[in-house]
Amino acid sequence: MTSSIPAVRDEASARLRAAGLKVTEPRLAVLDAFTPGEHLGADEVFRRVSRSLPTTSPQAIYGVLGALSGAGLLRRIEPAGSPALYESRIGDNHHHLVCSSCGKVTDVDCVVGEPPCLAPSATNGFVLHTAEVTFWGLCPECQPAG
Amino acid sequence: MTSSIPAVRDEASARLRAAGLKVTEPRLAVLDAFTPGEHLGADEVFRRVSRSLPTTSPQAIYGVLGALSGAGLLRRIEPAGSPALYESRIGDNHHHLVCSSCGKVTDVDCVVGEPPCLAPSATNGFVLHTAEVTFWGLCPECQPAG
DNA sequence: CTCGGTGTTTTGAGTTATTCAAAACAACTC
DNA sequence: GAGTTGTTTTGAATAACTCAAAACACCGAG
Repeated sequence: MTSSIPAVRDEASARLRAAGLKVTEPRLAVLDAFTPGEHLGADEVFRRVSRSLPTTSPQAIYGVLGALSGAGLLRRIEPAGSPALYESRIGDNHHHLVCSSCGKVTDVDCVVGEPPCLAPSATNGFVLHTAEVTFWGLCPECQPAG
Repeated sequence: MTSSIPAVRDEASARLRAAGLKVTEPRLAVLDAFTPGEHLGADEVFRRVSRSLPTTSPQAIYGVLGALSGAGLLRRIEPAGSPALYESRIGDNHHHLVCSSCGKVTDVDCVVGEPPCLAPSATNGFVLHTAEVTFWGLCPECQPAG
């Protein structure tokens, strides 16, 4: 019952409506499944949503996640070798740190200095809209193991 | 027969040996399939290798690509929404520009200024080894269409 | 408050990219 | 030239999605 108090549901409903999406139980439940800083795969979202909405199907989760990330209410990332992950931190174009051993993902704010990573040395005629930065390394837990 | 002249095969053999890998026809054929600047998926590599080595199986291609990228003779990238791609440009940690419409990939040298993207604002206890930058945009061909 | 249209979700099946395992085979070593 | 070990073949299985049709529910109009 962490965040199922009416206020957050109302707020979530308003955000869905503002995005032009209908307000439905599965969508509210998916939004509710995310805690700040978490990066969840479709399977984990399904698991969590199932607790409050046992009749939900995995396909519904895929649909909801697609709709929410399409509407900008969720951000989708896809680190190499991992299934797609979703997070609730949106709006800023923050970066990610991924553990190459266990796959753990954490957020990092934009790199030092300006947002330099938005300017490649040559655009080859492309019109850019996003720069995505992923840092790879070993998380504290995986460091002893190498 | 573009690059099947003995010299390049000898060079490729030497690189395989230096990496501690046995020299085999499928491996030479895979290395030979890459032209500088190309980013090929396993299916395309299989198609090309099949021309000179018709008995090769797709699974062999997966095995070879895994061995070669593991040994650092090929670099593997995995843009979101795309199957894994491989390229022969290695050693420098260059970046990529991906067309969000057609998926076309081109190389870009490191961003303006220093290699700033190697320093996130906080490492959260991670020990970093790579920074991966992907720029998303529309390639010249896809720009009219939006 | 009820009805209807349209957007969602369910149900069920199919696809793509990839991995696993065992047996046949081929490089390199001695 | 024979053996050992790493590769490739053959065959099957898996994970993560996507597609399509039918059942359903949200919400604006009346």
